[in-house]
Amino acid sequence: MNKFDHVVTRFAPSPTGLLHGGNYRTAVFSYLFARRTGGKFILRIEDTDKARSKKEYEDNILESLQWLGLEHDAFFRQSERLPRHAIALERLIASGHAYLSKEAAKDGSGAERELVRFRNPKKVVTFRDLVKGDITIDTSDLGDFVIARTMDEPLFHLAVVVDDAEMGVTHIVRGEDHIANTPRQILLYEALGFPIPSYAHLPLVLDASRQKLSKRRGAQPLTYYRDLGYLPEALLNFLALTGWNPGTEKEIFTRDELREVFELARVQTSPGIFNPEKLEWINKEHMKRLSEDERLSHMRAHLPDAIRALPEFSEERFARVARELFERITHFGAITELAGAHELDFYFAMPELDATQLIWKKLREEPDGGVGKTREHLEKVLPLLTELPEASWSDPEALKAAVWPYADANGRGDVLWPLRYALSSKERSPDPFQLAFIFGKTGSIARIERAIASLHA
RNA sequence: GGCCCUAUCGUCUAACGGUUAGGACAGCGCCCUUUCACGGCGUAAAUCCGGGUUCGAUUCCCGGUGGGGUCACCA
Repeated sequence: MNKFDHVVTRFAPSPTGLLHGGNYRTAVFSYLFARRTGGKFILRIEDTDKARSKKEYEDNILESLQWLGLEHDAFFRQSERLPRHAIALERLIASGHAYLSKEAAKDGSGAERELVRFRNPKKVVTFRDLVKGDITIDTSDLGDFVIARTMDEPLFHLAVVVDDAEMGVTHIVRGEDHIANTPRQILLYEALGFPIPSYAHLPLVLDASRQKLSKRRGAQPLTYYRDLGYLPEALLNFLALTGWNPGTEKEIFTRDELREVFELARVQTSPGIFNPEKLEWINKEHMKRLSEDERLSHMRAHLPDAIRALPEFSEERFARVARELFERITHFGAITELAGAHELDFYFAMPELDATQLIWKKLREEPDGGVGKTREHLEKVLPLLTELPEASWSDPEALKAAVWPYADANGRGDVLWPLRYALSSKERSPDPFQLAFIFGKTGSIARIERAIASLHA
C-alpha cells in the first residue's frame, strides 16, 4: 500500500494498571487496520518499568484482547529484549549520537549516576500522519533527552524505536497523546539508520466531562463490561464506532464485517466522548442477533444461585421467564441485578399478596371499593382457565383466547388487572397470559384461588 | 504558560464549494395496550465567532475563542 510490502502494526501497552475502553480502542484500530490490509498484528508488553509493571495487569490485557477477539500474530515482552536495546545504545554512543552523562540521581539519594542522553541535533521534524496530516514540531527545546538510565535500563523512546524497527513495524497506530513523542523517536530512527514507519495518531476518547478517559475518573476496565455480560462483539463494534465510521448508515457490525470495511482514512480527527447509552443500544442489537439457545445460556450464566434455591425453580420455568426478561435488559448481567433487587423472586415462589392492589384503580371508587366486582371477575375467569385442555397451557395465545372475550365484554382493565396482579403481586409485570404460561396450570390456579380467597377476608 | 492537535444537533456522526444540512443514540409526543417492557409512527435539536478567497462557503485560507493533548531518570 506504500513503501512497505506488508503492513505490520502493534499494540504496545504497559502493564501498570487495568486498561480501559479508550486504550483498547487503540488496539481495535491497530488490529483492524492490520487485518484489513492483510498484515500482521503484534502484541508487545512494555514492561521495562520494573517498579510499576505487574503480572496481573499483563494477564488482564491478554484476557481482554482475547475476549474482544483481537488475536495477535506475535507476542513480545519488552523486558526480554534488553540485550537488543543495549546493542543499540552502544551503537549510538559509538557513533556520537548519544553520550554518558554523570548526574545526581533523581531519587533523592544524592548519589551520582551515569545516564545516557541523546545528542539532539535540534532540528524541525515534519511527519505525515495518516489521520492528522502533516505535523511539524521543532525539537530544539526538547534538549538532550535521556534514553537510558544505565546500559541495561533503556527508557521508553529507545526501547520503542529499537523494538518497532527490529520487529518490522510499518505502521504505528497509537493515541494522539503520543504526538509529542514522535519527533524524538524519528530522531532516534535516523540516528540508528532505521526506516521511519508511518504514523497514525488517533484522537483520544474522552469521558462525559470531556477529559481523557482515566481510571481515576471512573473509566472502567474492559473486563468490567465482560463481567456485566456485554457481548465482546458489541464492545468491539462500539469501540470501532467511536472515532471511526464507515461512511454509510450501517452501525451494527460483526467482527468479520469490521475487518472488511475498516480504513484509517475515515478515522475522526477530533476527540470523541465515550457514550455508555450508545453502547447499551449496540449491545442490545447484538443480543437480538443471538439464537434462542444462546440467549438462554447467557442468561443462565448470570443467574444467581439464590434464585435457583427458590421453591418453584426449575430450568423449564426459567427458560420461559428468560424469554420475557430478554425484552427488558440491554446486557445479560442485568439478570443478576434484577435478582439482587428481588425482582425475579415472584417467578419462582409464591409472593405476599396485597389484596387492595388486586383491584383495578378505576374500580376502587365503587361503594365497596370494587371488591365485589373484582372477586366476581376472578371467579368467572378461573373456570375459563381450569377447563382448558393441557395443550393450551403451552401457548400464551391460547390462554389469551380463552379469557379475552370475557375481559373484552366486562372491561379489560377490570378483569385483566386483577388477573395479572393475582399472578404476579406486582404493579408492573408481563401480561397475565405470559404469566399464566410461565406458572403453568397448577401454579396459575393456585395463585388465582389465593387471590379470590383474599377478597373474602 | 510554551508547543501540538482540534471544532456540524446533548452525544456519535454524514456532507469531500451548490443539499429543505442526512442518519443513529439519548429526549419528547402519539399509537399499540390491563401495568411494565417490546414494537410502530412522529417531533424537537447543529454548521463556535470574525475576516478573507469565490458567482456561491459546513466545506478552502487567516485570526480569535472554545475543547483536548503534551511538556519525567513513566509508558
